[in-house]
Amino acid sequence: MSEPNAETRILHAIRAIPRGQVAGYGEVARRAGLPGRARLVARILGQNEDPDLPWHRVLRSDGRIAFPEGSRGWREQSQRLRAEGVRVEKGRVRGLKAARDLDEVLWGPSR
DNA sequence: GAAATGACAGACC
DNA sequence: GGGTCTGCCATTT
Repeated sequence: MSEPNAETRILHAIRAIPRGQVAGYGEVARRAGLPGRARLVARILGQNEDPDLPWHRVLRSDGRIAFPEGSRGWREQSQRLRAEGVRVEKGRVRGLKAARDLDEVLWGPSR
């Protein structure tokens, strides 16, 4: 019981994202202690069934939604982000860079 | 057991 | 800003 499973840690990292904030897959994976497992994060999100999981706050490193533009998930995610005050333009999300800056302040400079 | 697939990331042009 | 290529990891066929 040294440490929880990777899936648990990833889910925890995602749930730790503050409202109105966004994070990239690699970012989440790194925070979960699994650098390079961005793909694992994506798989977890695709298999997750937790309605309380802020999956819509997870974006690609480019700051773009991981879904194809016009897709159901794409629309839902963009709408949810907008509802949280996140600026979304054609699948492009503004604030990821700024969020990164705040990241070190909010989550802790220990990195 | 190898090849293909996927809600990815970083480097390069 | 945008397109291409490679690397990585886990699951599925």
